[in-house]
Amino acid sequence: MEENIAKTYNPAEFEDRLYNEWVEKGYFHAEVDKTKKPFTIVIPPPNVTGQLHMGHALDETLQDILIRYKRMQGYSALWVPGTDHAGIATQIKVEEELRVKEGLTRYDLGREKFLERVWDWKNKYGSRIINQLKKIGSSCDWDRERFTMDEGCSKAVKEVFINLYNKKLIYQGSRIINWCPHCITALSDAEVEHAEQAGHFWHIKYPIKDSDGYVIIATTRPETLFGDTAVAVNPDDERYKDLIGKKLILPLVGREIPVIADEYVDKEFGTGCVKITPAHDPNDFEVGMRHDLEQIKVMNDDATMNSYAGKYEGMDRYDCRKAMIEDLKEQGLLVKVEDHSHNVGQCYRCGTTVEPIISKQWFVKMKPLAQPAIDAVKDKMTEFVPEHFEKIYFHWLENIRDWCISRQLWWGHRIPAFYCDDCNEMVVTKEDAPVCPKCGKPMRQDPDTLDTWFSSALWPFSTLGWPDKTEELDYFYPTSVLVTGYDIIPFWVMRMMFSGLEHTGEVPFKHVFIHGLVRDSQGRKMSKSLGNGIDPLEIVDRYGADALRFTLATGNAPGNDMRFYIERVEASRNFANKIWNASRFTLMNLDITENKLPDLSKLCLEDKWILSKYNTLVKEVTENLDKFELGIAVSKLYDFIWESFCDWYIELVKPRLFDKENETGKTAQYVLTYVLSNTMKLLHPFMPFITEEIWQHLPHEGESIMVSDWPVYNEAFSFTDEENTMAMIMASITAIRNHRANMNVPPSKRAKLIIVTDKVDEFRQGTLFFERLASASKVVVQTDKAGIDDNAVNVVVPSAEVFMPLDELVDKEKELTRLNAEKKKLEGEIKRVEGKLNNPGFVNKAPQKVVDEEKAKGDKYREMLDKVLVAISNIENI
RNA sequence: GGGAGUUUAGCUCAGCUGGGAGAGCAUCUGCCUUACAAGCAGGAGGUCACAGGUUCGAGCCCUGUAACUCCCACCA
Repeated sequence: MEENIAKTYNPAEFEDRLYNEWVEKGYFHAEVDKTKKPFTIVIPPPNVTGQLHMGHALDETLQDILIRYKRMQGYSALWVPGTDHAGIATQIKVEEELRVKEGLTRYDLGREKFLERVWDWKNKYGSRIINQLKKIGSSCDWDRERFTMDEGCSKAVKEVFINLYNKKLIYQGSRIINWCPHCITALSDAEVEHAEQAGHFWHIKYPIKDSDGYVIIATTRPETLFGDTAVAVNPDDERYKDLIGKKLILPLVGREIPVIADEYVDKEFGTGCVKITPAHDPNDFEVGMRHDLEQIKVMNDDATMNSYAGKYEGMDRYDCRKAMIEDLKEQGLLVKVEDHSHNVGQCYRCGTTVEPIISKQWFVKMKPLAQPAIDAVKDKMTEFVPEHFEKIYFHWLENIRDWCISRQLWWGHRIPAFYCDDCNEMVVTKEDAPVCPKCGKPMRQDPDTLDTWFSSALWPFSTLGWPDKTEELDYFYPTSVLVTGYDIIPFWVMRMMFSGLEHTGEVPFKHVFIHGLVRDSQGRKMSKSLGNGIDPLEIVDRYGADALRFTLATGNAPGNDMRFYIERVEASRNFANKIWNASRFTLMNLDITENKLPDLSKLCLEDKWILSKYNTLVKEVTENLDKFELGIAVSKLYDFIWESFCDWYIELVKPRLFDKENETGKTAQYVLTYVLSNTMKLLHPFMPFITEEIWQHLPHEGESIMVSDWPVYNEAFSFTDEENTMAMIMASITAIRNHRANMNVPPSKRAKLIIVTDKVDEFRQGTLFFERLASASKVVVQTDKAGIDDNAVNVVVPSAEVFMPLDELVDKEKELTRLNAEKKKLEGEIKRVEGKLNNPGFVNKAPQKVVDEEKAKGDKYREMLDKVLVAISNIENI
């Protein structure tokens, strides 16, 4: 065994090395193993061309913690990694590069050539994010890495599309969809972000035919006027009753449009007259259907005006707006312009204002699919952690509209629908080149691709082999837990749920573990445009992956956002350094070669104490992890390691370790080794690298901590008496230190201690501790005050009174002040306790245990108060 | 217009089924004590947003109020 490990913690020296060893040994690989229980996580696939950001780092860290924990517990723990082709995002990037470097558009290249470029891009950058995942220690099964557009996933996509089409759950229709004029594609409702924008309300006169009269229309999008095919009023609106059925002349166009009556119009809002543009507004579309109105689309795909806009043809929608408003003003048809802020939909990828527009697209009929997904969560087949995120989930599903799944993009899964240009026949088929069933001619495939989320929705089962009935699918599915941010529930979680239920008949995962967003130190979202992002890889370089992971796992409750700043990472790194040095100390003092505890009867007081504490830790950390309380688990580990193990246990056993003559030194070595190596196991899911490095240096069996057994609670380590004794001794040491610090007594000035107590045996076991940790020159434990100098300073602690003859050093006034403060504090406590005990309600209704505890406290405080009072009178009498 | 979350020490946040308010950072005092100054020892600092209620007992449960954040929503 090596003893000479580096003096300071330097993660760069071992993190990559250990990771490579783990990969080479195949520890990350999970197999179907019927002798074990499965535990499965599928990674939320990052965008193939993306770069690891802090949000990923948090997400992967949480998953890795769970998977490593379960692996150590003996599960066949599979973490399926992979990437998402990210249709829009990737296509935009490649188009951008093409434009900047070559001045070309995708149309210049043509579909085939362009797709080659995207694949090149994918091959070039696809491995980047995977390598970044490795840097933070992710123990994914790389043998099973997947891509949403690989052969298997593509097969699943096709299968699902055809299944749903045959069940009439996928249909093609002309509906109002969200159109992004920059990305030139349709978007689903979830892909539109709404933002408040300052806009205007333009009031425009629409003249009444064969009359001098007119009605006033208020609109926020005047350029859609060219597509108006009616003006609607509420049927109960007295003001306009006579107009219903009359014709209006559409300004600038001169076309006649009818006045119709429809309940949809709110009499109170605006002027009570609404222009109806069925091709450009979802409500107007509905109104148009009811009244059989013509649908006139006035824009091209890039949001320039088309020929219906007359002389404005070819202008951008906003230029047209400006120009036509000027013209209306000139013609005296513009009544007024009001400021009006309203919610405008924006493309979630490029931020361009989306245009609601009528378009022929493919849709998934959602109502029949949504219901089982709602029921499954209501029936607790799948549980959200924390639970309240169910509400978001339910809200989405209960108000869901049909899902527009076709995209006018080239990068993605091609829709398996084919058309015959001769006889207009359409077939949906698995075949790559079908012929027309009617006329036998070759068919033309639908040019559109599917929404990226259509393939992501299948991820939990497509990655395990579905639609084939693979062993993996049978064994690892349904997956155990999905870990993701709350922002992605509507995009992904919901869609995986209904897809899983529809296609596999089972929920895709049993738990959905939701985390929050990582924000900057001021609470702002980290974003490229703000430039406030912190690169996780830079953190890894400077502080190590363990420090990063620890920071992300600590002090954060499930579902809550967290702020990330460098001081927190430094604190984590300091913790790693602390572990490092405690281990270094242990190794320096080790001459044993086995990691096994001696007979329990050989253990000293402090050995039993630390084992008992450790035992409780095992129980609690395990319970916390089972409940997804990762932050609580890791903070308990922190406290145990830093306080119990380093600040107390190591200090307590130093005399034994340094005294080579003493047999108990050996025992201390065994206990140190045992507790440290097992604590490293408990910490391993959180900080895999440092724990492995240390475990390897300590006497151990087996090849790696990551395939070692998770510690279990051991009834034999439950030493309650020793814990109590140690608590008394430790409280006394703390009180003495406190007292000495108060009196400005330097540590070098040692003093005799006389401990007066009923628990003589207990306190005598602490003699060495008092000498070493409380600057005692000599320790006497006795039951009475015989031989104690009146001038001795005393410290009252529970179950004992400690006397220190320090008179020449002590300021009597200060001592009196301190004692009086102590007296006041104790009196307060006694008052509080007695208040409770004198309350019949409390005594009668509170559990007996609580009442007894209060009584015991009262006795303890009264006893201490008596001693303090005596001490005060002693000083006053001098 | 609905819905959710947050409000605890100077800062950032924990606080599990209601039973004497915690951590890290910052700060103050004293220490280079042979694992660690990325450290050790000790200290100060809180009306748990506010107002009611339930309870023997509330940071925690209920009602309401306020502020901040987020999500959803077709008022043209």
